Parts: sequence; C-alpha cells; structure tokens
Amino acid sequence: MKIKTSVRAGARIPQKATLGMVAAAAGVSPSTVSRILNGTAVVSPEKRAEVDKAIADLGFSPNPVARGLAGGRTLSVGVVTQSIDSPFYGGALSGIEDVLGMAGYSPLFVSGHWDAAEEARCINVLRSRCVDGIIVLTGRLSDQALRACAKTLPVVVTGRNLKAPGLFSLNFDNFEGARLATQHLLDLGHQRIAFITGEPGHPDADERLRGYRTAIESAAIAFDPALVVPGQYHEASGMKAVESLLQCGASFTAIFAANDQMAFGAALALDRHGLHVPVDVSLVGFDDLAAAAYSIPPLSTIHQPSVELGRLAASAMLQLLVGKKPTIVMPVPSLVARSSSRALV
Amino acid sequence: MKIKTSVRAGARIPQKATLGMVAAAAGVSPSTVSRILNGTAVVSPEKRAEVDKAIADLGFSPNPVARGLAGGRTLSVGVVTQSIDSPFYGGALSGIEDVLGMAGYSPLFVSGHWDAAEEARCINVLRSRCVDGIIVLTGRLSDQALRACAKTLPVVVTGRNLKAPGLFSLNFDNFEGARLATQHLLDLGHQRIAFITGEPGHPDADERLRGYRTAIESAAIAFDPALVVPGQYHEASGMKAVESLLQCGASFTAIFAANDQMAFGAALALDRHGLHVPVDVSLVGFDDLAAAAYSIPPLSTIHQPSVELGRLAASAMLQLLVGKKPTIVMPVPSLVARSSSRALV
DNA sequence: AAATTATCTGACAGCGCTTTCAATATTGAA
DNA sequence: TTCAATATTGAAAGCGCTGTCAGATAATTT
Repeated sequence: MKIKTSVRAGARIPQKATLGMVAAAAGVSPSTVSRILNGTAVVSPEKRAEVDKAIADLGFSPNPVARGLAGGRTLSVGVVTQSIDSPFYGGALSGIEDVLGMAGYSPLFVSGHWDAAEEARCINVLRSRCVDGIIVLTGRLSDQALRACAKTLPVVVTGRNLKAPGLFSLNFDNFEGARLATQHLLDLGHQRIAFITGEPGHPDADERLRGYRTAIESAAIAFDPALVVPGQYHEASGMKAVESLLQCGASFTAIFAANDQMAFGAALALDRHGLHVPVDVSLVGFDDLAAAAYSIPPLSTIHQPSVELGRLAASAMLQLLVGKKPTIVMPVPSLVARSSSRALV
Repeated sequence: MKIKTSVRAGARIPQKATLGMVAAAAGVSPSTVSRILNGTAVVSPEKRAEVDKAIADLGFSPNPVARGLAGGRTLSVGVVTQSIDSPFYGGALSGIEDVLGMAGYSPLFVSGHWDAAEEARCINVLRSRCVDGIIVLTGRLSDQALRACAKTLPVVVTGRNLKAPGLFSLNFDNFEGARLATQHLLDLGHQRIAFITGEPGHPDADERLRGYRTAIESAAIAFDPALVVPGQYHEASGMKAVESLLQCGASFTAIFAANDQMAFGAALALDRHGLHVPVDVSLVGFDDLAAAAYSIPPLSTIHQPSVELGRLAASAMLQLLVGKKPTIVMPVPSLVARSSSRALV
C-alpha cells in the first residue's frame, strides 16, 4: 500500500474536524458534544450554544464510520435488488434513495441477479458492512431465510406477505391488477385473450395468472390452457411467446402480458407477422414502465407505483428503525388505458 | 434509542467473531492475524496455518467498518450518478458494481439529479463516509471542483477530458458517434436531416451537434439551422421537437436524435401525425438502450457501451487505488443499423 | 565464539465516536 | 439549615482493526 491520503494531498487540505476538536474549542468534554449531537441527554443551553458555535466554526460533521464502530449504528441501510439497472426496480431504488436520504441514511445497493445464493451473499456483505436494516425487493430468498435475517436486523421486504417480528412486508395486489387488466379487455369485447406469464413459481407471476384466470372464468368463458404461454419477464421472452402462440395456430384477439417488457416484445413479434396493435390484436401490459407511455402505440397497462413502492418501503424501514410498527398501506392497482387496447367491433 | 441489536435478538445469534477471537483461538497476537489478512508482512507457515484454521472454525470475516476507522480504507467507492433509475446510466452502474464487487469493494451510489449543487452535496456525503475513491458519471460539477476533489481522493470521471493528478477521465467519442449516425443517413440518400439536440451547454450534447454538422457539411450540404431543434434528452422533449419541426413546416426525410429516449418520443409524435418510421421518415438515435432493439420499429442507433463504460471506470478506479496510472482505452463508437432507417428511393 | 544482520512476532497506541459510571451541582423537601 | 433526589457533566473504557516499534530468534559474518 503505497498511497495514503495524507501523501496524496499536495495542497493544504482543511483537516477534517473531529468531535474531540469541537469539544476542545467549546471547552467541554467529548461526551457532551456527543450528547448534543445525538440528543442522548439534556445539556445546558449555554454549553449547547458554545458547542453549536464550535461545530459551525470548524465545519464539523460526525464521521459515520467511527459512529458505526462505536455505536453500532451506521446510518446506512442495505437494499437488495435484482439488478441495479432494471427498468422496473429502478423506480423503487430511486424512491428508497430519496426517502432514506432525507432522513440522513445512505442506501447500500447490492444486486442479487435473480439468484437465491447470490442474494444470500449480498445479505452477508450488507451485514458485514453493519447496515442498520435491510430492504429486500422481491427477493428469491426463502421466507425462512428472511425471517432468520429479521432476527438480527430490521427487514422490509416487498412482493410477499410475511409476518415475523422485526420484519415488515409490503405487497402489491398482483391478483387484483391482473384481474383488472383482463377485465379491461373483456369489457372491450374480447373473448379470446392470451396471457404471457411471468417466471412460474414466483408469487407475483402466479398471482397474476390467477387474476387472469379468475377474470376469464367469472365472465363465463372457459379457461383455455392453449392461450397461456410462459415468459420470463423480458422482451425476448415476450417475442418468443407470441411466436409460439402463432405457431400453434391459437386464435386470439388480445394479449395480456404479465409485464410491460414482455408486452413490448410481443408487440414487436406481432408486428413482424404483419399484425398491428391495436387494430389486429389488443395488448395490455403490467408495471407501467416509463417507456410504456412512449411506445408505439402507447401501452395500456396496470400501473405499479414503483417509485412510491420504494418510498413506502423506505418509510417502513425508518419506522422499524425507531422501534415503531410500520403503518403503511400499499396503493391499490389501477389501469392506465392507452392506445394498445381497443374495443372489438 | 430503544432498540439495540442485542435486545432485538431473541434467539441465540452466533456471535460475530472478531479478529481478537481468532488470534486467541490460534494462539497468536492480533497483529499477526491482521498481517495475514492484509499480507502486510511475512508470517511463518505454521502460524499462518493455525490462523487460517481458526478463521475457518470461527467463520470470521473482518469488519469493514472497524477497518475503515483504523486503516483509513473502507473498501468502498462512491459513485455519483445523475439518477439511479436512468435507463442509460443504469448499465454503467451495473458494470461498476460488477467489477468493484469482484475486487471486494462496495459501490456507494448517490444521485445528483442533474444539479451541480446537489452533486457537491453528494460528494460531501461520500467523503464523510470515507470512501476510498469516487467515480463521477458525467457530472455537472465544474472541472475545477473535480480537480480539487482529486487532491484528496482518487477520482474517475466519465464524459470529459480532464487531466489532473489523481484523476482519470474516460470519454466516449460523441463527436465521432454523431458523425457516424449522420453519415449513415447520408449514405442512405437523405439530404434533409433534422437533428434533435441534447441539453445545450453539455459537452456531450455539443459534441454530438458538432458531429452532425461536420458530417452534413462534409457532404457539401448547407447546414440549415431550421432543422436543428433543442431537446432535453427525455422522451417528452423528443415529441415536442418533432411537433415544432412540423409546425414550422420544415421539410426533412430523416431525423437524428441525440439520444434514444428522444428518438422514441420523436417516433411517437411522428406517428400521431400519420408519419411512419421508416417509410416516411428515417430515424436514428444515440445510446443503444436495451429498449432500442424492441421498439417498433427497432431503432437504428449509435451503440454506447454503457455496461462496458462502467466496467472500465471501475477498473480505472481499482488501478488508481493501488497507485497505478490507469491504462484504459474506450471502445470506439459503432452504428447499429436496425429498421428505423432506410434508403431514400 | 562473539558480533552483526535479517526475520518474525507481540505489545501498544490509536482511528473518532458512544456509553456507562461516578462525580459534581442544583433543587426540593423536611 | 440539612439531607435526599434530580439534573448536568466529565473521565474512561471500549467498538474491531491497523500500524509502528522494539524485543526475540535465527541466520550470517568475522
């Protein structure tokens, strides 16, 4: 290790003030300064004033690393996401960053890449970094693993319904969203509605399928397995799904894709076959990505409040952190009807 | 502060092993363990073996927080981005996370929201968190501010050409990319090519404009200011740009947008006016977002290796961190011709 | 064999902050 | 006016790890 900060600093760097220096400048003990900083105890107004002045004069700001070591709290919370550049989770990350930042906390993002083992590794990294809490965005981790984790740290998890001490879960009503989307197509007169599923085995994907099926059946239409094709939540799988649908000669007038990315892929595949949305086929997605409003045609979809989800998750964490039981409710699903779906004449 | 980890822990949590415990278990001093961990000095094979065993037995892993306090190095590097959920920077973040993670470093992402003051705040947060280095993705910060920052910490910055001690900059050839895109349209026989600019005053936007102009002029076509409309790099501004172009009655057979998002907006606006891409108007974007391959029609664009950019920036940081001068070269721009551009007949 | 030198290793002093614990100072009650 | 109770404060001991320093061994040298 050759380089050291002190060596690299050519010019005179304003030496970072420490709590001790503030104490000395204010003529009090370090303990007192600490107490003022943390509101741990009552301090006389005079001393408080002196310390405040010293802090301002020295431009002091406490060192989170030292704080972390001494107090156990690092003012940072770990966020386990699947991919930092996912169009869907991105919004949530942004919401988390925003709310956490306002409260003086820093988020530590780690990506699990849709893999339970990797997610477990992520959690270990976060733990070794002594985060004060962990937010898990729709992880692959078992409920059990999460519960265990919540034994040592406050945990907020999205995308499941889980009850455990020190753990708060925040779930979007995927069933209702899917039901809404399907109902929308039914209302437009569609009877043969294909469904491109999400990754099977995933709670949200399963719920969306259930919502689709429920809507179909409650319209007294027989559920046709031939109209349900598997997808993996990305564009390519949406294309493939349409290909296979067409290949099998399935007849349909509308497609409901379990997320927007697959809907985009589906639209492209349809286009390649000379089928136009919404003239030949109506299309509805799920998520309401930013891009959905600008696709051609703009995509009808179920709005998932991803930024809001992030904000709520962060708020819940903040409440957990002060020992309160979070009182957070998720917004209900809503349909955004754009131009990709139209009434069957 | 009511909750403390120790209180929250209901069950018996496997007490986290410390370096001291390892030392005791191995019958050596803490210093020796530290030396083995850091490779700071040679230790006898026997002791090394004992320590390794103790480490394995206790499942010990060093505490980065304590390390940070004691050694000054936190094994974390700050990353200043504009928005954590930007479709373009997302790729770069992903690349950074990947490379940094392999090396045992953790990235600390903060968003500047396209605002110099906020970016400065971000840098302060990062500094207070004692990051070992900072990567700035195309910030708004003045060159001077960055140079000052590089006096105390290694800095890697993308999107500019800046030379300073302790600072490495990594720039994409925006000029050449824009020239390439424009030339592509010229090669297809287009003469009236409109250009939707990026945020004026930004180096990359200016360079792209220059590339456009250079290509146009070197094709012996007069540069027509009426064909250049301002944009702000987002979809809505792309729509607005096309509206204004149409409003002014400008005649054009192709549009080159300074980024993909504006190209998507432009395509939609054209569509609304009954103009189809590429039949009526050819369209080329810049960035090659993941979505570009799945838009309708798939967008011809200049490929920006955003993930690669992130990886390179992280590699450069890693080199800086060990005191080496980075030897990193950026890939050259390349055109991805898809279906949104076609030859004028 | 004594004197040097090169190799390991442990003791110890922090890094900047929090947090008992005990010591004052202050107030109220008796 | 005296004693207990309460409010403020400081001293000191770490949190888990690193890095310097000097002591202990072993390897070379005259």
